[in-house]
Amino acid sequence: MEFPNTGDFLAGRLRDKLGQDDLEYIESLVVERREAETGEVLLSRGAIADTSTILISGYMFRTIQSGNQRFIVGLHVPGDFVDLHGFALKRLDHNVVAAGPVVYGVAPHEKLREALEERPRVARALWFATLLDAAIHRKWIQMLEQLDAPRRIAHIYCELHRRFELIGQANARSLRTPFTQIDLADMCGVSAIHANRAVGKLRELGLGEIRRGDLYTSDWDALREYAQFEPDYLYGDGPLRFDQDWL
Amino acid sequence: MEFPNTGDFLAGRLRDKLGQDDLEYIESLVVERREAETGEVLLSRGAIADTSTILISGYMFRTIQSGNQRFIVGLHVPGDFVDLHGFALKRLDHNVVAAGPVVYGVAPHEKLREALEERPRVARALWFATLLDAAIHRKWIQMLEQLDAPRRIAHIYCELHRRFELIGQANARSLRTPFTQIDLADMCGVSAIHANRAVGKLRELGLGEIRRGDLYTSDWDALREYAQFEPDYLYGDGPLRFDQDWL
DNA sequence: CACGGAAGCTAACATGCATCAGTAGACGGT
DNA sequence: ACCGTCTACTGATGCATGTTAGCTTCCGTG
Repeated sequence: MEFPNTGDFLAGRLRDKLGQDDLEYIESLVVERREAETGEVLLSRGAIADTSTILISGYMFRTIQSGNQRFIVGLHVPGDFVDLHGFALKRLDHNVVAAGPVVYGVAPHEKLREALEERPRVARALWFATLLDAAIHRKWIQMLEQLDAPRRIAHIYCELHRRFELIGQANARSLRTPFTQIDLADMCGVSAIHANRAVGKLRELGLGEIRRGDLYTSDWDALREYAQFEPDYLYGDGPLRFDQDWL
Repeated sequence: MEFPNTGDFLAGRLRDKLGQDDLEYIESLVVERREAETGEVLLSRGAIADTSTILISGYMFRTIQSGNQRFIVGLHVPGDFVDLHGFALKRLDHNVVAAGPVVYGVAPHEKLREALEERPRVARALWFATLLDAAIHRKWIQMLEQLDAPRRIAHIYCELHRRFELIGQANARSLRTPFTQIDLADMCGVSAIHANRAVGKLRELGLGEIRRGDLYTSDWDALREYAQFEPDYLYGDGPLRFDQDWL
């Protein structure tokens, strides 16, 4: 993957909604490309940043630390801005951590400020990205309220699969992740042992096989039905009101 | 309470951060005041709105319906904009429902559009409001992952108490709500029967007495400690970067 | 090749929570 | 005054999940 200005890694979820010039403009905000390893804390709770981060490849966790326990409250896939809120809020309320090896881009707030001023369509796209995060958060809340552990795990993989579809990176029979069962447990709010039981149950039901984070399945539809996965909350069908020319 | 342009009900969480002129400007966006009764659905999932709603008095739930089960994924108190996201997203991904009798204001999207164009400080304030919602969502995710039912209920009341403090409406020894135990159950992701037992446990521990939704306590600190409540995620100490003049 | 650490896995027991069944009180409508 | 409905509450039972303890498999590294 070349860098910068390749046009094929940035603004993942927004690609369909923005013109080529806007996409290139967003890419130009990224002044530096960096890499990080598993577990590396990219943004700390309480820190005050003067840059924002866009994920280029790999996964990131949003985590909240409480005592010596870690809670995963969100996931990010390539193309996501992971800390736009750090731009408008003085400090972050949570950490952002590399889940496996990652490549990411760094955009100075100074340039973002300029973008918001001069590119209303870009400004709207960035606002939309934060609203999409909120919609995903709400779905996680419902998922935690409604589903048992095996269904939570299935739902998380279904969501990721759909998000990869939306950026054209989905695979028909598998989904590769670097997640350990401990990671899955921390996303689902269950113990690691119970996460193991849940993974076993999915295997036993013939819905999917999870090995070292990688999910292999022959039937995504069955998995989606089991997890009661309804993808509308990801707004894959053109949620932006650009067509109405607001603002 | 007079209306409109009283200056004392709108933009609850933002009052300290905006100048008098901006506050009055925000109030002027509200062209109509309405009332609704318990359970009334103000905004439906899938609907396309051309107005946004600001809560003036009472409580509102954000709910997601799944089958014939209702899940509460968020709460709103007076001063909150409850559907700014409906402005940027084509359709809503959830319902907004009156929890008890409410009074609310209606702001046409057309006027909001104008506000975003001409008042960058107001635009930032509105963006901030949606980011604050997201931070609260994240805390709920953690709460559901970490706490048992009695602590979840305690946490919810602590959060509401703090949010009322931030708009100058907190009471030292009680918190009045119209919530039924069924409502509490739907917020916590437990059965109504278990919510009842959780309420009983708080009483038994001497931390608080919940009667018809109203919480009476003599010791908020003890309740906060029990719920592991840390209010920093509500950004009560001036999270906006207005002082840095960004944008 | 040996070793150690991390991840995956299993069993046994304890607790949280769901479910089913039922009672009691508050309230509105007739 | 009566009735039905909604909310609060209780007990009994079973499933979901936590906890503790150990074991195995994989993999990087000396």
